[in-house]
Amino acid sequence: MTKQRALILEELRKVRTHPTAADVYEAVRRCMPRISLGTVYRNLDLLSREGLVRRIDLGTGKKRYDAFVEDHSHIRCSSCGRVDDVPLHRADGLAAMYHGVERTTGYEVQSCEIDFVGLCPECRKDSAAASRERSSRKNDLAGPEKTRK
Amino acid sequence: MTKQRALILEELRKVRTHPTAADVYEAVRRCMPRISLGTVYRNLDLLSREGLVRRIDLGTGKKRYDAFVEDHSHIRCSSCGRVDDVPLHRADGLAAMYHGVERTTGYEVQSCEIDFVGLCPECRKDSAAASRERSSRKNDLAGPEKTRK
DNA sequence: CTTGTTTTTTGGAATGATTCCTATTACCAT
DNA sequence: ATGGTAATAGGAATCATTCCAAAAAACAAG
Repeated sequence: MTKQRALILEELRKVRTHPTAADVYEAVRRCMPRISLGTVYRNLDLLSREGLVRRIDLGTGKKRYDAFVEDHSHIRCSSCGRVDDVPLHRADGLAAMYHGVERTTGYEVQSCEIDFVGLCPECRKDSAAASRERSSRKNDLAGPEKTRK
Repeated sequence: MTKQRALILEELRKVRTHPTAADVYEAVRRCMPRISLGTVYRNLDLLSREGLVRRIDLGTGKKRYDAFVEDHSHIRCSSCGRVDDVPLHRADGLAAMYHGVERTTGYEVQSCEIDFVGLCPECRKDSAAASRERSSRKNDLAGPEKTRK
């Protein structure tokens, strides 16, 4: 946990506005003017892989970051772009979720997207085979699709 | 509905692989070698604004397109990047959804993200005011946050 | 406190999906 | 045909994000 990383996390914990990497860079620069944007990106990435920070991608071209990692969802205003939290009631059906969101946030909900991530049947086989091999020989497989954004 | 647009839609309707814009470009090029990538982008955008095509952004750096617009969700393999459809049961709670997805797709579900889009309280006021004005004078307001990806 | 070793940061360049721009082409009604 | 409108082609520009090489910091051991 370097000074830079600690400061990034601290600044992120101060706000609930879901800042972009550039926003975080601006904020952190006020205390540490020589920090580089690359460092901000690298540490946000690192922190999110450690689970200390949540990375949010709502398809608006910039990723946003959130230091509040409890179970909640987000709603984005289609007009001004603002992003707010919405509590998640895991037992509710979608219709109930809609109403819950409108009641707690005051938004008028226009749409909702549910995306899953997991291991496809083939990759399950591969990873099972790989772990079987690992326990005897020494081996490894190619990583996931390279991503960028 | 130009020839190019029709062909793009036709090719998209042939597959259920959720191709990227570049994939669509490749496919369409086989029938129409002089089509430009810009045209593909513009028409995919147009078709998705008309609701004939669904634009899917799963945060992997490239948008994907889907000509099947019935109500369904998507699951992405975290290892190979493949994207599959999952039927959506709107009445189910999240736990039931997880099980339903695993049963129908054979994936091992790792996570699920629910994102809402709507109008925030301020913009609701603004748009109400704007439509009130529109009905008397002649006027208009700034559009949504400019997005890119 | 030096020396060497490893990790992190900087600063800037590179990447790549997407958008923008302009001249050209296709379409259509007269 | 002709003029006007809308769409396309081709390529340049944009911009969030990633990558890289060199410098700096952190750390360990003598």
